[in-house]
Amino acid sequence: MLRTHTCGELNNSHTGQRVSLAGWVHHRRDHGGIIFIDLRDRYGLTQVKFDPSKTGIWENADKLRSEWVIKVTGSVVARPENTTNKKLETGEIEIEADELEVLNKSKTLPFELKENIEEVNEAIRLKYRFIDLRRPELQSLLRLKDKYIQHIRDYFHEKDFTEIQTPILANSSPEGARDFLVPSRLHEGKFYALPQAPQQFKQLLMVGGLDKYFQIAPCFRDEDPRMDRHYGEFYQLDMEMSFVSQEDVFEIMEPLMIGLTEKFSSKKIVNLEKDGRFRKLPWREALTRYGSDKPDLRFEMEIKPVTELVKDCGFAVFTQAVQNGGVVHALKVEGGSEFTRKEIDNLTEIAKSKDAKGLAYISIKQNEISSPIVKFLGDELTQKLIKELEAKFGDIIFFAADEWKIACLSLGAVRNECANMLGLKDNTKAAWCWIVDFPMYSYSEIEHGRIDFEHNPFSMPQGGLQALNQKDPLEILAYQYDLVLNGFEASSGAIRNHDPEIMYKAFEIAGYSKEEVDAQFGALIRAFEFGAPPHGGNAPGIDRILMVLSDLDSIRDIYAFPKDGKGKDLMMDSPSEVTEKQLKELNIKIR
RNA sequence: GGAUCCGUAGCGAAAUUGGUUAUCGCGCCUCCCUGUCACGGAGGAGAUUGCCGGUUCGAGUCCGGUCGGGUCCGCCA
Repeated sequence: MLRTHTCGELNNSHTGQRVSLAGWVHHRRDHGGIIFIDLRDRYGLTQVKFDPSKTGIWENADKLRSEWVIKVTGSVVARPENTTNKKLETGEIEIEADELEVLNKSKTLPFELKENIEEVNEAIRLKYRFIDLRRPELQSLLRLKDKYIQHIRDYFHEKDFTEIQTPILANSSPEGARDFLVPSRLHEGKFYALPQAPQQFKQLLMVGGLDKYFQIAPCFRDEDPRMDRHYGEFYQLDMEMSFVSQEDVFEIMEPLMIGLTEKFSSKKIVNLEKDGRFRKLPWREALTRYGSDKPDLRFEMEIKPVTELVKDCGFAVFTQAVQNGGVVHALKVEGGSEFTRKEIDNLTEIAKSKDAKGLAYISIKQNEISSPIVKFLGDELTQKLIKELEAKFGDIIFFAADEWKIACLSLGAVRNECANMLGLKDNTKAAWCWIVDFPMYSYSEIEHGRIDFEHNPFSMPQGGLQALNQKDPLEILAYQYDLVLNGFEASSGAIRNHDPEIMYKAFEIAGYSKEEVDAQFGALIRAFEFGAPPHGGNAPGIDRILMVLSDLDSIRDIYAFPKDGKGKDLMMDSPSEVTEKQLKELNIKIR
């Protein structure tokens, strides 16, 4: 061993001991005679003293520079009175060094390891990630994540789940995100795909009788990144259970999420039902009342339909929307009359980004009502609306008039931004909820008039085969559920469709022939013909949940080696070109 | 694919309406200093202002293009 102790453990009780420490030169203070070195390792900082009168190694100590790696040996001595450092765990003592070994030198760092490092350009920190990782903040996040994953594993093992690794070289799947393709050398012209999720494998495990499965599963998707979405690869807590209902899945997941919240954040869990369970919000209700399928329930600010009130009013924007089968929804924002013209313009842009044509409002100021639409509505209706929304002086009411979904989503985006502006997103709170009863189908956004799966084609439709045969497809709900935390989608899951007959019918409604289903989901369908148990599960995005629980701005902070915003690894310089020989073996030509 | 913001020493920033030698802090190098802990003091090096072109007597500043980056929308369990 190069060291007898770490840089974080020595104190007054060790005085007189002869010790060896190894670490990085964190800071050097050269007083001409005496030289102090703050020696740093994962565990802390220890001050090392080189005194020219007491040692022959002073000359070498004089040459030390930041981030050199050294080993020092000497005795632990109590610091003289008034020179202790209360900010340091080891501040009562110092090492009086008599041996110094330089283990490695360091060039001058490309950026300083200082408190305000967040201000340093992220690209340069990513390129030198191995230096950034020396910061205690990043190290403690990685250790936090380790404990977090251990907690999850312990929880499922205790519940008698089995962790099973599923293949990384899998098949391209037609639904969902873009795949990462891996060319096959042994089979010319064929490709593996990295799994977007172990979805089909875990269902096949259920058919295989494994009963309770989980996995901290790597998932790969070639979609553009976001602050809360790491490019390319991320981890899901994938889990699946046999012979269960939706409620059984909830009962397994909720105590885990409560445990993670309590153990890995200081947030207070709010918005629980009286019996301590998570609130369940039907999808349609969530969209109507909060304008989102992942509503932030740390604050109320509810949206109300006012279609009936305004359908015959004098404002053509409202009446035409209603005549076209649409709705008019209203959002009261308490304190919103303070919004400036510029801020309202910005909110209008946000509404428009969700396909709204505009954003009407009634601002109730102290002595007047300020609104571009009151002259069309008339005083009487204006007062009715104000009463309906229970608006007071100081409030503002926003309106969306459009087809139902656009009205919901545009006001939902406005609701979200208003909460930001008014500081309503309280980071001391954790609001968990389930969104349930997702629709099985919706109209395709690409092909007009065509019916497509709204969410996941593997979900069991509520009402089973009978519903598929008899109901309007757009009315059919699925046993499908999302878990939401503070406005972030934390997980999604479903009770799966395990019956081949129902499966073919479900796909038929979405326009897939039996042959197409067999071609694309052959393994799964075949398996279901051999005694598949009813099963269901879900797959929380564990990185994102930890990010929200830890109040991190960026998901990159909890990856040791993250990709940048364009999907590049600046440190390894990937993706990169490969040799002609490699391409030839794989029968690939670059255009 | 679209919108928007940003590129000035190693890092972070400044530079009146376009004006002459591009400024400051940190870091780096040299020297001085025996109790500091963000040590202190003196001096020094370090920049084709991302790149290309244009307007102008004159461009870090204005215009066009391009490259790189951030965030958002689209997309995405």
